[in-house]
Amino acid sequence: MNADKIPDIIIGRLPVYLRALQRLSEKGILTTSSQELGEIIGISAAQIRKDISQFGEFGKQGTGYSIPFLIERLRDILKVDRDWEVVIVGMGDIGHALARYNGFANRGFHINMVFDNDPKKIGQKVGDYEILDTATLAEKLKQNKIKIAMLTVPATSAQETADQLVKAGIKAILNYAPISLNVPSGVHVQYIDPVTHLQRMTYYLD
Amino acid sequence: MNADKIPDIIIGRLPVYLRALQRLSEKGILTTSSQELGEIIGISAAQIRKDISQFGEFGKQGTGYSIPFLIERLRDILKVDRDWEVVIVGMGDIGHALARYNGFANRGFHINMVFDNDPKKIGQKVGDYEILDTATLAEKLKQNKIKIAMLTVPATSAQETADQLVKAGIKAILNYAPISLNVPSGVHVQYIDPVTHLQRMTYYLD
DNA sequence: CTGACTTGTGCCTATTTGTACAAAATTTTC
DNA sequence: GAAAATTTTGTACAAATAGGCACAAGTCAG
Repeated sequence: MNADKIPDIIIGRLPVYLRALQRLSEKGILTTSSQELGEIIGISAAQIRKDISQFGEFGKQGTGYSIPFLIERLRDILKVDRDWEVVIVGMGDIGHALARYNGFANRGFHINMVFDNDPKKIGQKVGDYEILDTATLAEKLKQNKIKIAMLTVPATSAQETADQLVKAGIKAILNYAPISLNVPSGVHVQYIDPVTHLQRMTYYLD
Repeated sequence: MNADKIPDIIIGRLPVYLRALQRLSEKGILTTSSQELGEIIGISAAQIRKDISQFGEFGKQGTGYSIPFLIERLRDILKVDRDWEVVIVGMGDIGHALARYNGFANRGFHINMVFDNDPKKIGQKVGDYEILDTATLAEKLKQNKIKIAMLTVPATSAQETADQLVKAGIKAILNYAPISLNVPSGVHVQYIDPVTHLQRMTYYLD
């Protein structure tokens, strides 16, 4: 157990562990070992043990880890033992796909509102959501104390929209626009750009 | 310059450099420095210089880097100085969004075919693409010598589909299914799971 | 010719990963 | 049912990897 600050690289692996454990759990499996988990997700057993042991002694020698217990602990550590309200800004194809994706609910997230600045889209329905005017972001976000946004606007307006989000109190942005965002410290950004991911693999192809 | 094997963590940053450089280039800017680039993307100037210098001496003291030249070198290094043919497997919402996304063309990728195994979808059109039967994957991929696939099927069939892709000669998979894939060495996988990315940020929220 | 910039890199520090083993729990053997 | 063999964790220690600092050397504007 370690009370120091946990490195971000370890935090980044925990959701992967959690995802694999939940899949095992759905199959009705109750126990696993660092070895087995490592083979599933392609990480060394020692690393998994070391990562988990940063937060406490959750395993049992000879037996391994109780899956329900470890899931509970990871959900607690990652703070996804609750539901986070999320907004989507930008109702293009990706925004639509995210609004209709049903994989958020049981993993700690709930889409609360969706926004766009196109007058032709505002007021239309996407699934259960009515598209709201981006101009009303600040007002609506502060009312609802929402901290997380998914940003699916075009690259050209991404920085500007990110600035609005920050001003409206957002502390975590999942950015789908293919551009690096400039945000104040204390605001977290994760990037999803399929091209960047693809380009990272072509280096290894011939 | 360094002839040794370049660490993957450096390769992973190059597409981010390239993306930022291309944005500067679009604004008509011809020259930049490690300092300026670092401020744009939030990485230390020293690290950018060191990363780039792994591949040669592309900068000039006092002046910095020529943006067009550095773009050309990075595109060459990452092998995106050509067009890669890509297939999409799984024509749900995300597959649709990717098929209609126009950000691939000018960054080195071209969607060649799209697949689904739902008889109701096979034969339908998505943009310019006719949805092909996943059962014909192996045949079609080998014919076209395609190496890259985007996997947008449900988690329950992702591993099975990945196995088919590998058997059909695919060497790089961009996996949108929320599950860790098991693939033979020599096959590269990148993961895009919005929930995993979100969970990585909630740890830091309160 | 001077001063302001900027690269590429040697060196040092910090971080991350791997190895290996004592200790504990479980399973097998007889 | 006791002893031996097996499994597995958590961690100390070592090795490897990554990142930051600082500066010589080159460039350029005035």
